[in-house]
Amino acid sequence: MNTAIKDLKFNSRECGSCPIRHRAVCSRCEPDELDRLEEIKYYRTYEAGQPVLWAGDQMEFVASVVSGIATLSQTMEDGRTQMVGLLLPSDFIGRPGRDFAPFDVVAVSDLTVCCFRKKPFEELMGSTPSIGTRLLQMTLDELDSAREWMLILGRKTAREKIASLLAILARRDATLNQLTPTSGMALDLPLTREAMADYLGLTLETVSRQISALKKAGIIVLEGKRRVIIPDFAILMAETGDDFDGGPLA
Amino acid sequence: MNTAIKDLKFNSRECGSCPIRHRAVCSRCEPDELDRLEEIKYYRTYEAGQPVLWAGDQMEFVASVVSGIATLSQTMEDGRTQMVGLLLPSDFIGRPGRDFAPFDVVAVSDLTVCCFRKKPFEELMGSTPSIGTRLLQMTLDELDSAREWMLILGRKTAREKIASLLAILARRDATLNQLTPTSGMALDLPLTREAMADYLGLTLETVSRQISALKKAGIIVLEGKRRVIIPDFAILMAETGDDFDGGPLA
DNA sequence: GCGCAACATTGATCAGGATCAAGCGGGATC
DNA sequence: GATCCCGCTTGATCCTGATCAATGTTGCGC
Repeated sequence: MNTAIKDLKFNSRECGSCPIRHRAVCSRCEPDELDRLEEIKYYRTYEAGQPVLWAGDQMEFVASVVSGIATLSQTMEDGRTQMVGLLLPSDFIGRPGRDFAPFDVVAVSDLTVCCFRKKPFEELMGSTPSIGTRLLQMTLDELDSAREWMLILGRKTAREKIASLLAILARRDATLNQLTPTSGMALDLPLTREAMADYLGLTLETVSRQISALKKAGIIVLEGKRRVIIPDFAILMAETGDDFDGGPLA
Repeated sequence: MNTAIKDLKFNSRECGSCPIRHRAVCSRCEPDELDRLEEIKYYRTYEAGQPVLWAGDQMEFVASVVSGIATLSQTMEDGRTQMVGLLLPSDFIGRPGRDFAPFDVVAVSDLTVCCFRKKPFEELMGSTPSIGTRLLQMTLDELDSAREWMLILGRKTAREKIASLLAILARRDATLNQLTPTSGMALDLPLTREAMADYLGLTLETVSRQISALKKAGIIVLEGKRRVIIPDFAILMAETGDDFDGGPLA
C-alpha cells in the first residue's frame, strides 16, 4: 500500500493539507518552523506484521504516523505479551532526548510514517519552544490515556473491557474526522482478536466470546468479523463501567 | 507531622539543599531560574488520608512532593478503585497547560508538597526552555513506568505482581539515596495491603496471601507487617517474571 | 474448483484469584 | 488494664476467565 504516500499532497504553507505536521508537531503553523521541519523529514513504509523497532534498538528518528496502525508492546520471556500503546494516524513515535526504544513497535497494518532525523529535530525543538510545548501536551495526553487503560486492565470485567475498547476505537475514529461518536455509526476494527486480547489483558477466546455476548445482547451488530455497528452509543457506554454523565457523547 | 517543613533548609543558591527544585524542576541550577521559582513557591501539608485534589477539581498550582506519599487513583461508581500513580518525594504533581485534575490525588501518609502557582510557573516555563525540557523528560519517564505497570496489571500473576511491586519500591527507595538495591536491604512498605491491592489490581486478601507465600519461600523476611528484608535481590527479581540480564542490579 | 493458512467461534474443563467469613495483634483511648 | 478499632491473616467456597481442543469461515494461490 505504498500508494498512501503519493496520495498525500503536502504543501509547506498550507497546514490543512499536512495532517502530520499540523496535528502532531506544530502547535501553530509558523511558516519557518514548517520549512525547517520540511528539510529534515523523510518517509518510511512498513508491511503489516513488520517490526518498526525492537525494545533496546537505537532510535535515529522521531516520527508521526501518516497512515496505517502500529502497536507498542512488551513481551515476557514465556511469550505473554501486553500492548502498551496503539498508534493511529497523527500519533507520535519516539522520544526526544532518548537514544533507545523502550518498547517494541510493530506495524499491524501496512504503515507509513513521516520521520524526522532525531538530532536536527532536537535542535529545532531547542530553538522553537512551541514544538516542545506541543510535545509536552501530547505526552501528557498519552499519560492520561495510559492511566485510563490501567483502570481497564486492573479492575474491569472482560465484558467491560471489550465495551471500553470499542468505545475508545469509536471515539478515536470519530475524532479523526472531527466528529463525536454517534449512535448507528459503523466501526472497522483495526485489530485482530488476538491484538484486542493483548490490548485488554485477556485471551483471544475470551475476546471472541464477549464480542458474541455483546452481539447477542443487541449492543453491537456485526457485519462480517471486523465491522461493528453501534446502534446506541449510550448503551455501549453503559457497558464500559465508566460513570458517564450523558454529556456531549450521548 | 508539620515539623517536616521546618526541617527543610532551603538555600536559593545551593541546589543540594533544595531537593525539589533541583530534582524536579531545574535541569541545571541556573541561579536566576531558582530566584524566579523562589518567588512563586509556597508549601502545603496534608494529613494521612486527606484528599489533595479530586478528579475534575480546578488546579491552581503545580507541585513537587517534599516528604510523604500520595497516590493518584480512579474509582468506579461501584467502588472498585485502581491506583494509577504513586507519588514519592521529588515526584511532580500537576499539568502545566491543563486546568483540571484528571485523577484523584490523596495523601496516604502525612504529606508536604512544594507548590508553584500555576500561571507564573507556566510563564516561567515559556521563557525558560530548560524547565520545559526537564518536564518533558519527567513526563516521558512517567509514561514509561505507566507502561511497565500496564504489563504488570494485564499479564502477571498475583505472585509476580507482588514481587514486581517490592522490586519497584526497593529500587525507588535505593535511588532516593543514590544507591542501587542490594541484597539484604530493608524496605519499609509505605502502603497498606489495601493500597498495594489497588496498585496491582488485586484484592487485599490476595496481597496478604502472596506476601505470606513469598515469606514462606524465604524470598522475603518480614519484620512486623510493614518492614521487609530482601535477602537476595536477584532471587526476588526472578519472581517478577521480568527478563533480567543479571546486570547492574544483581 | 481445490487446498491451505490465517483468523475466528464455540465447547468442556480447570484453576487462580475473588468473595464471604472468622479471628488475630497491636496501638490508641478511656 | 480493659476495650475498641484498624490493619492484617487465614480458611472455605465460588466464579470468571484461562486452557485445551475441535470446528467454522474467509481469502488466496494454484
